Amino acid sequence: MNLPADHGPADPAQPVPLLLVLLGPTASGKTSLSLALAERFAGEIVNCDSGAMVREFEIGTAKPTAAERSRVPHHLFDVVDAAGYVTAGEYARQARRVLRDVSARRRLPIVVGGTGLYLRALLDGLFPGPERSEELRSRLRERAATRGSTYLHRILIHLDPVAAQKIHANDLPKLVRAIEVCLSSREKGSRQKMSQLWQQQGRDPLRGYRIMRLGLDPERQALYKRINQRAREMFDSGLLEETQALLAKYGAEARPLASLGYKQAAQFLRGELSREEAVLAAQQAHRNYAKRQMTWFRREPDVIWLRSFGDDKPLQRKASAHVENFLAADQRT
RNA sequence: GCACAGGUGGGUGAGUGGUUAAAGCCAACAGACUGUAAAUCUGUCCCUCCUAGCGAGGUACGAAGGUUCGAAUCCUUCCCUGUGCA
Repeated sequence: MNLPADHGPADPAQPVPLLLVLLGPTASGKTSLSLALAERFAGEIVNCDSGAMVREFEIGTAKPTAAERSRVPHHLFDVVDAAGYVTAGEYARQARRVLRDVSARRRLPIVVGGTGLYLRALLDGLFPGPERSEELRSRLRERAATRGSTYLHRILIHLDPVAAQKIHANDLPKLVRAIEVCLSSREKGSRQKMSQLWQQQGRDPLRGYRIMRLGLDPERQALYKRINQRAREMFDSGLLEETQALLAKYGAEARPLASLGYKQAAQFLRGELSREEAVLAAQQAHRNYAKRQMTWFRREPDVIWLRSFGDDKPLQRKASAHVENFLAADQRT
């Protein structure tokens, strides 16, 4: 906090603003490390976690607490309600806006999160594809429900054989999106295919920032253990009550209620699982999720990996040292 | 102690004489991912070897024997587990 936050705004005369990205699987301690770094380097935290964007979902999303949020500015938490949703494109737009603001204030933006797709949308950008079309989607889903997803795959083979080869016949959401892209561009007469969009390099990357990525990668077994503890604590500290209230307010169909922890809590409330079974299932779901996150992040370029938890003090010192180098390198420019 | 029901790969659970190294599901591990992503999907999954294949060999369905050209599957004994009766 005493450092002169000399990583200025997007002014041609000024050095390029810096962006710190902190990624890692669930329960790896991102919140803790992000707070430490934000306090030390005059930073502001920009959420990159789909679940944490939803209002009223507190316990199960492991958002930073009110106390933690009062220590340093936090952005993009609690921006939609359970009835709404945030697409990757929408996230990227909002996050970029926040980034500019933070940089303009000469503070260090720290993007923190575990949603790989959102991060990619923010940093690399999405191709200029059409937005989702609700009625087309529900029509396609209906077809898939009666005739199987293979039916959609056959449609895609006609529309875009290259894409059809890359998307598995069982992967309903991706088939739907690909068909959506092909059809809606056809309506506009452009006849753009999904596979052509894939080929476009660079898409719409975030420009004007020097980016440093820090990744948390604690030892797998230790991570799983921590996930188990945390999932159980969620149940012990009110997840069931929270879920019940959300269920009453938004109904069972609200998408976030199908997410990690909430899904299992709802199953218990409906009597489908015992409480203990629900806890175990939630733990399992979190572990599986963490693994998928790591699969995604391993592909992320130029990550400085730190092999421990974010609340680990030695790790925090190491992370700080990296950030210091990063800032210093910038001043030399 | 008697009577039933069982003992299958990390788990669950099919299979009841032969194309069975043994379905399916789960876990584990690896991978993909371009607009609801905390979603969705894919691959591997007994061991060893290689020319890496719908390849070769070796182990394997509680244990030991037996029947059979051939057994996870049939018979015998034994050891465990659950339930019922004592």
